[in-house]
Amino acid sequence: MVTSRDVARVAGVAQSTVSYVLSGKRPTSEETRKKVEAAIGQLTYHPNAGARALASRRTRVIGLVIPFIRDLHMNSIMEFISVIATTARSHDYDILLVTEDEGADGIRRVVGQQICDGLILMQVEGEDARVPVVRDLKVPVVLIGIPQDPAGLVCIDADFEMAGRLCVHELSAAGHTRIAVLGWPAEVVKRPINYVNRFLAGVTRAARDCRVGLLELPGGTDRASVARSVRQGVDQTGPVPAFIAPDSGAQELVQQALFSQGLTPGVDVSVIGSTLAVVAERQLVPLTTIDLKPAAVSARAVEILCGLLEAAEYDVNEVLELIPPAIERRASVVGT
Amino acid sequence: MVTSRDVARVAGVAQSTVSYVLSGKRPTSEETRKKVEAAIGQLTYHPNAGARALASRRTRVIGLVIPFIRDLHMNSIMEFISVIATTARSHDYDILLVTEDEGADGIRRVVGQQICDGLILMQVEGEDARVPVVRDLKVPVVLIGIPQDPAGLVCIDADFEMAGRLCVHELSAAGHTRIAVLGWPAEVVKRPINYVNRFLAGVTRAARDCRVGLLELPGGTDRASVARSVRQGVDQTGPVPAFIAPDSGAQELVQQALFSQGLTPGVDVSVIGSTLAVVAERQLVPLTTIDLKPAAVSARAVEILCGLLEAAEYDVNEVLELIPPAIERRASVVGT
DNA sequence: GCCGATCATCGATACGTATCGACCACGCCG
DNA sequence: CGGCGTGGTCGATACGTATCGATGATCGGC
Repeated sequence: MVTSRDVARVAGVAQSTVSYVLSGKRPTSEETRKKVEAAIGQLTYHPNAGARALASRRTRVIGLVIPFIRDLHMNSIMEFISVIATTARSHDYDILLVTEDEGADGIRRVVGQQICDGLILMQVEGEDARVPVVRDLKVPVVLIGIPQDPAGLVCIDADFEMAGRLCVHELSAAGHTRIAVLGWPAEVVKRPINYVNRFLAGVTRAARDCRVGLLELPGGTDRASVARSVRQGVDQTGPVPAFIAPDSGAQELVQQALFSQGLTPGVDVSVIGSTLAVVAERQLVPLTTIDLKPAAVSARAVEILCGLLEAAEYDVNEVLELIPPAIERRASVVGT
Repeated sequence: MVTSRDVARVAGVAQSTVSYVLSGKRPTSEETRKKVEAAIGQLTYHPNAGARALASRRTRVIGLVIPFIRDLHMNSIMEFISVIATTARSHDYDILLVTEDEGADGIRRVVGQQICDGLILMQVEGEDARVPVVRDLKVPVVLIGIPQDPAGLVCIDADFEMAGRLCVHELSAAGHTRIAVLGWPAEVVKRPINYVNRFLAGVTRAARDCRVGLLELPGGTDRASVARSVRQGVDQTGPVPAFIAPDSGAQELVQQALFSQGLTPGVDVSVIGSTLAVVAERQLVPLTTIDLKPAAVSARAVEILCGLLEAAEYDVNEVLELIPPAIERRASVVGT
């Protein structure tokens, strides 16, 4: 194994000089720097992470607490993870996975053992068991998602309220005056997942502003219940029905239900959904969606955490940052 | 910060004794052990990972090299990652993510810096740029997937050859004598992804054994090309057509194409696919599938790697282990 | 031509754990 | 009863890096 002492010997300097060349925490002559860099290249030296962590009390590792696998949202989860890992690397941090099935102990463990310098929590819900644990942790933590009580926490999420407004404005602009909102399945609504309420609040507010009528319908994951809600929506929203169906798991089912009623999105019915672009484009009719910008949210979470980590003292200022979504117009909305 | 020295002081023993109680590498009296454990609990001591790694030259971390996001296989990727992380934890290892966009350097970096003790490579393809890099690494590496030349490597994968045979046997047993095989999209076939060839080899061999005719058709990711191949298959495989459609990305498209031809899987056409159970059950007709057991494959990869890590000397015996898949009968196969 | 200041470098030490050799107190066997 | 092995513990040291204080060299100002 090659150590900084070996590098120092080859370069003809002291070990501490090698360290200063690498960190730049003290001025170094051009000449010395070149000799050291040459030696590093020649020996293919890699600083030992354990020793570095021990001496500097920094690991340059971020713990990422990933949620259980519960449904088929998993493709978007993978996008989150991937972007987080890449962004972290661009700040010279690595990502350590912390699975939620270890529960609170897992979080306490990685922080206690000082395996990582900070944490990112994915998919934080309204009442999240992890929140009380991280609240009085002595390392910086960034939450993706907004818990019921975000006091003193650093949170980031998509702006679901704005997403709701965008949907209504788009349909209103297309001439619709009565809109059916196909909610989330009951098991999602029951756990207080904040974003559901925020989305609906945005929808409601925009509906009032635009003088548009709303019809809230229950969502579901199975064909039958989606079909039932769709039928109800078609009956009650006028000659050219309009749907907002934000649950990314139900996109196919909604379109199938409409087709079996003899309706074609973009022709005699309007639909706005929310899912990844690749999924939206694969639908029978390419779906107009709200892009919640998961990549931007995850990248920003990493940026914020890295900022806190570099700051000499992480004064835990409360942060609540919302990333504005954008509408992606495809072919599923029709003007009336 | 609480150190083992603090624990020792509280327990009234030497620091080394604390270490031995924790590792069990030397015998300890019942009494001492209790005192130490009490002190650990009282102080909530967590051994410092960096110091541990430095002294023991082991990090108890496994590097997981995850592939690019290229298609919508991502839900299965997430399943892999999740199972790998959980299984690793059950062996007291943590998982560090290594994204492939760092390329070969990323692998060399984590090994060089001794951030991890070993590696798992996901989604290894026939000609994989990572394989030459890991081949002469001095740490144990387990590949998920089989490269073109697996000599000297430790590989594990689903038994795609057997999967192919299972498909043919099932359809043959149902009375089909001519079977259409809907392949993978051209871009998948072009990169030599071994499992494609292995699957087709299994299909071919079983077809010969069962005296069944085969019709190989091009796959695709878009509606049009899938529809074209399906139409061709329907025309050329007899009164009750039979399809094998292993590409998990095309399951919906195949069913939709059949429906639009007026055919219902399980009634007047047979289809066998391969995808996650949750996806199979969501189809219009619940799909009979080959379960490639991704969870078993990933768990086994971790087990093997942990075995190599615990072994005093990792003599790099070549390993090639295939996990047998299973058929999951649902409703998409009809007897003739 | 001498003195303080600045720059570049060196030597020494600390970080917290694992592990080796040494040590003591037993008990067992001859 | 003496010596030998063994179970249980301690003290000391090594692991590789970061960082502090000290040292020597160089330079400008008077």
